[in-house]
Amino acid sequence: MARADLLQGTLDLLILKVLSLESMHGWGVSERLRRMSGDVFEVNQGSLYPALQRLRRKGLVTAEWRRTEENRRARYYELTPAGERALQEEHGAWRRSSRAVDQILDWAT
Amino acid sequence: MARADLLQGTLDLLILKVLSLESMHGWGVSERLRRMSGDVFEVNQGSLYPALQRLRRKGLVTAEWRRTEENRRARYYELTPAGERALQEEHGAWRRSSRAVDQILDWAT
DNA sequence: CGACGTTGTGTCGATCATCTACAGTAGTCG
DNA sequence: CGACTACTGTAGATGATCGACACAACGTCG
Repeated sequence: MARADLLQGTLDLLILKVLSLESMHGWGVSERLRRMSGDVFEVNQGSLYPALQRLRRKGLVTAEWRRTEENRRARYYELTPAGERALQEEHGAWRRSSRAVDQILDWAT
Repeated sequence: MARADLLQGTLDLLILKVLSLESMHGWGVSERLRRMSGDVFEVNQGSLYPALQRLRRKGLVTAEWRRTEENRRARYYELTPAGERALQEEHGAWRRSSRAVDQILDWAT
C-alpha cells in the first residue's frame, strides 16, 4: 500500500478520533492509525509525542501512567469532555475543507 | 458560508487545477479559488505569490506579463506538461490521503 | 491637475506542524 | 549478561502559511 504524508493539521484530529474509540497509550495510537488507514499513514514519534503534549496542554486529553497487558510502563491518554467537543468541531472543519478541495478538483471545464 | 483555512500542502495542487482549466493571472487564481470553493477558501497574497514562485521554480508553470481586458498589467500563468503530470500525481495523492482520513473519522466502534 | 479607489504583484517576519535523527528507560528472553 | 522489543521523549531543521505592509499602474471624479 502506498504510504502518504499526513495532511498538516489533521494529526490532532485523528488522534482525538482514535482516543474517542478507546483510551490508549501513544505508541498504540500510532499503531492504530497505521492500521485504520490501511497502512497509508506512518506516524513517526517526532510528530506523535509533541501532538499528544499539545492536546494535553489544551486540556483535550488527560494522561496517566499505567501498565500494558505485557506489564510495560506506558502513558495512557483519555479524551476529556472538551476533547470530545473539539473532535466534533474539527471533524466538521475537516469535512468542510476537504469537500471544498474535492469540489475544486472535480471541476469539469 | 463558513470560511476555513487551507489544508497545508493543498494550495499548490489547487493552483495547478485552476490553471489547468484556464491560464490566468495570480489575482484571478485566488478569486477563482474563492468562488469555486463556495467562499470557503480565502487565499491571501502572502500565500499565493510564494506558491506561484514555487511552481515556477519547479517548472510546473510558466509566467508571462500581459494585459487584462481592463488594460492592466498582470502576470499570466500557464501550466507546462510537467505541471499537468504533477497535477495528476498530486490529485492522486490527495485522494489517497483524504480517503484515509475519512476512513478513520467515519470509523464506528 | 491631483487625490483616491481598485486592481494586481510582491516581500518580510513570525508562527507552527511536521520530519529526521537521536537518546533513554524498562521489561523479557536466551 | 547481552540483545531485542516496547515505549517515551527531545533537538534542530525545514517549509508552508499567515498577517501586515509596500508599491505600481490605470481610471475616475471633483
